[in-house]
Amino acid sequence: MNISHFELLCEVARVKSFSKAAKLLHLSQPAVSSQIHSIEDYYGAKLFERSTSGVTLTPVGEIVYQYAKEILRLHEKLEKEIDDLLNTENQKLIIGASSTIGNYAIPCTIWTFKEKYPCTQIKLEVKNTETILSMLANDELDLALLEEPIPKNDGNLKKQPVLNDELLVITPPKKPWVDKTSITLEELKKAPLIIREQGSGLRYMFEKAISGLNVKLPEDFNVIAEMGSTEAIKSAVEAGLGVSICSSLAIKKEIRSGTIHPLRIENAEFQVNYLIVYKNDKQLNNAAKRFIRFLAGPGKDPFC
Amino acid sequence: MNISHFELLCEVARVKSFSKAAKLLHLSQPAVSSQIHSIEDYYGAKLFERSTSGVTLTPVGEIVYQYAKEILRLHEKLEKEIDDLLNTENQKLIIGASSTIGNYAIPCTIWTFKEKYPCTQIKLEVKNTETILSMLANDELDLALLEEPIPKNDGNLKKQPVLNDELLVITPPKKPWVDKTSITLEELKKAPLIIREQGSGLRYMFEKAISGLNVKLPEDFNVIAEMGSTEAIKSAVEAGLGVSICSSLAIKKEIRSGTIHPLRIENAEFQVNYLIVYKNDKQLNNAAKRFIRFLAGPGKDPFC
DNA sequence: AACAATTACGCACCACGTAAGGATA
DNA sequence: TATCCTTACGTGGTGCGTAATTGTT
Repeated sequence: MNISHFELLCEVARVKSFSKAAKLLHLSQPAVSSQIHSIEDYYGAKLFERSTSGVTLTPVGEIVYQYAKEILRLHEKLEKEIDDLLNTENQKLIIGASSTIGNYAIPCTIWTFKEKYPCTQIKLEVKNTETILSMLANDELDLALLEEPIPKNDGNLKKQPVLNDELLVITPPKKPWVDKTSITLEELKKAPLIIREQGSGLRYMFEKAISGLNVKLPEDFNVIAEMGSTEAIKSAVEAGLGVSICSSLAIKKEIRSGTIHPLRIENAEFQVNYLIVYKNDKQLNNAAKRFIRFLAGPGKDPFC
Repeated sequence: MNISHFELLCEVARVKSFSKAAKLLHLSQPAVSSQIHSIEDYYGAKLFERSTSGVTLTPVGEIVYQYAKEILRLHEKLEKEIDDLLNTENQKLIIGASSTIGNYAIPCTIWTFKEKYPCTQIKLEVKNTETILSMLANDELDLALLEEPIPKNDGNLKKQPVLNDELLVITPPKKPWVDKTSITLEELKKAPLIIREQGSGLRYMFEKAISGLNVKLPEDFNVIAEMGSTEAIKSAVEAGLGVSICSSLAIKKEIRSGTIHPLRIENAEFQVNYLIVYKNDKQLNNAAKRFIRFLAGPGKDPFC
């Protein structure tokens, strides 16, 4: 039994479903199933009653759940106490992030993290993916937050999924877009398209995604502009100049206020997997390790 | 971090030595060293100050130690609560043991175990190794306690070391033995020797040990009797009829009272490794799992 | 020299993901 | 059929023991 077993158990008990817990913990569903089985095996008792609509704790499971929460609480307290005792060198953390995650997801994460570990000093660098990768290689960063796939990954990088998001086509809230909820790839190829610059993770991801469909950027599209920032692109789309592609994370506010109209691409999965990435051989300091556990671990979504 | 990490850490902190903790936990010393290193890595802080005369806790280590003890205490309480809730089927345990361990080590162990887990119903079968093995094969036993090496082990048995002891030559407390503290193999070959019957684990072990020295039983020895019980042999030796071989466990009392004189064999290591053995494919019940952890795990020696 | 911890290395096991399988509404 | 959990299987990472090394008294 280890701490992450307890975390997994608590997460499953909380959401009453193996598959939901798997998503939240960035694990496959069979992995969760197998973990729970081995916990049950360890204690020699069934902990969850399985049904078609999820799982519920058995009486024994309830006991284990209560203790697991208590043990986790203790352990968290332990880590905080260690935190207070460590020298400040261990508390500095430089994180790099690509635009989308750096601008729209991480700021709030850092805030939540600092609430939990107030001693940590975090510096955030938001650049495009290529730049972040070279900074990581030069040890200018402890950790990076990037999107999959990672270009030119020579195997010296360790990665861990932390967040799943969806790539959407963003359009002005007017005809012909505003009546649709989705768009075909053919329609998109003809639409006035604004894209990010070379070296941007979003662009790389989009290129990768469409290359599987035998379509190429920029030649197969009607590219009307190339811009170096998501905010610039959003402004252009809001102004009705064209359409673009971005992560749903980046347009939460605009969707709510109705200034941007999002569309799904038909018959295609444009999932974005955000990863926390670090050098395989690098000795991570305490703050970095904790930050990784904070993001990849359980609990309510650390992104906002 | 898992429960056994905490156990290991507490054991090391308690005895202030990697090597001593390794012995107590039935692990190699490098294994303990590596575990401690990974715990230190996990918390991002050095927990032990190493010196030539063992190790001491650092301030951070002291904190982790305190929490580890608390977590272990909680976890033990959890297991006890589960224990109370389980049905009685899970609480029955049939243990088989070969003579030495069955007669001299286990009775006290069972007593200690039942103090901790009063619901458990334990039945103990003491037979010779061969018989115990066949009972295990026929599912007449949950667990067996035997000495290494195990004859005819077809790989279907899982084993775990639980106790190390030393094989001694036992002699009457009179001339020519009483002045010596050790004996050569040549002297032993000429001495009037009493041995256990075929099928006895002790005999098998002794045969294995001397076969490495190109000596065979019974032809190379002066065997004057073969007996089916250690007690009978001890009585014979006490009566001055001859010498024999047995585990130091079995003659603690006699050494103390001076009725038997033990000798080491020169230039030879006669270590006995006692193992807990069970069928690889068998689903162990709760009591069995707990008993294994109780014996193999940390804490003060469960044998008396 | 003796003792304690570390490093190196090979092996076995375990946790994971992918893919296929069963059960239930 | 859709959803959820389980089973099967191949793979990579980790923990282990053995043996050699370092370091201190």
